[in-house]
Amino acid sequence: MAKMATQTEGQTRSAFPHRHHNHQRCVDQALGKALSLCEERGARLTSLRRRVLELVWRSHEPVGAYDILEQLQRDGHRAAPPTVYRALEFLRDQGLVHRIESLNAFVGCPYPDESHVSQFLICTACSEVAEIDGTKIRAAASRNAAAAGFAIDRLTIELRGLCARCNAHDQGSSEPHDHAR
Amino acid sequence: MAKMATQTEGQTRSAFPHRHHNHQRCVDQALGKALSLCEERGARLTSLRRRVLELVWRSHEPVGAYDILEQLQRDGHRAAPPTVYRALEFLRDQGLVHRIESLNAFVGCPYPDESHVSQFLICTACSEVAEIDGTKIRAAASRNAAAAGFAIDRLTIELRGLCARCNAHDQGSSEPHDHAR
DNA sequence: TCCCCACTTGATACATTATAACGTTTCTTC
DNA sequence: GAAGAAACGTTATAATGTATCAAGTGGGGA
Ligand SMILES: [Zn+2]
Ligand SMILES: [Zn+2]
Ligand SMILES: [Zn+2]
Ligand SMILES: [Zn+2]
Repeated sequence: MAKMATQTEGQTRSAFPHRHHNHQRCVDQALGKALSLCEERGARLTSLRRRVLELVWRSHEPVGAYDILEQLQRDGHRAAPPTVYRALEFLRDQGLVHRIESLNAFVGCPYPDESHVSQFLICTACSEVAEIDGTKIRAAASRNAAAAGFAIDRLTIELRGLCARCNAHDQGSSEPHDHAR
Repeated sequence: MAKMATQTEGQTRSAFPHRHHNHQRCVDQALGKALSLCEERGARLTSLRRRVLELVWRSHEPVGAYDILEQLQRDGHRAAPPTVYRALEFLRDQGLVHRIESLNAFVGCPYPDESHVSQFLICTACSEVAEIDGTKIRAAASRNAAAAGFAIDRLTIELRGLCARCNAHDQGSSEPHDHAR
């Protein structure tokens, strides 16, 4: 199992991206990886699917299917719920997008080209989600599950709490901080 | 943090209950604990809430809010969605019921009187769910999260796969097994 | 070239899950 | 018993997700 990258070229990657990071770079990188992965696999990254992937990557906050739908419609696209859900299904199958179960929402995967175990950190203050490596958790889960004779297919690991930034603000003052939307 | 019990009086407790276990005992025990806990806390376990708890405990499969609603209505109760959701909110606040995020469904907690970290094993063949102790997972999760400066509030740990029983059946033959509904 | 076939998308309708808002009843406390 | 809080009933609506069938698209192969 490949180890998840902790850097992207020139830009240090902590779990949560910097507040003023160059997000266009995140988007470009995600689309670039998607393109080459789909090519490699013979999967058809159509313009619609590509557009949905872009919309999922508009930020590091999970996005609802109906938000995506609304954006598509603003683009002038004749879209209905199945349009979005089908595109999301494709993207999930390709490992380009994850679903956050506890939010009924979707987020882009920064590591689609690496086999990995997802662990999501969900900040309840700023709504951003970071995906980190959950290999150790999988090991612990496997031990527990094996003791019960349970054969694991898939894991859902989602943590709610405060990201470092929001946590610092909360302790420093009771003022609301502005990076929340 | 208390260690989760692995036995109930006279009845060995593996993660998944035995196929022909005395489920009435599960129900009685759950209701008994609920009663004493609520008493102790000054929380009002009204007849409606108690009835909803019973319905959640009808089996070891997670139950949807609208299934509960339907049952209440069959009982002759004038109920609407908020009736059920409010009761479930109370029961969750008291730790008597958990929500399985990946299923949008609810399951009774066997350990409401013990502080614990829930890890759910969800069998995709028979739909039963077992709750086991996730303390070790919490430790792994905490280490990961701490490295990111993330302050954990709550964990969601849900595993999909096959319980020991269903796994054995799958390997022994390709016949469908009858404990699935 | 043209047809066939698989895949993708459009379009309509519907199913499932959850909450907002407001009035009424019930319980507790004084 | 009156006042206030909590629980519940009731109606309406929001939010999320699917089933179904028709129409478009794009490559191989006759
Ligand atoms: Zn970014
Ligand atoms: Zn934050
Ligand atoms: Zn039982
Ligand atoms: Zn099973």
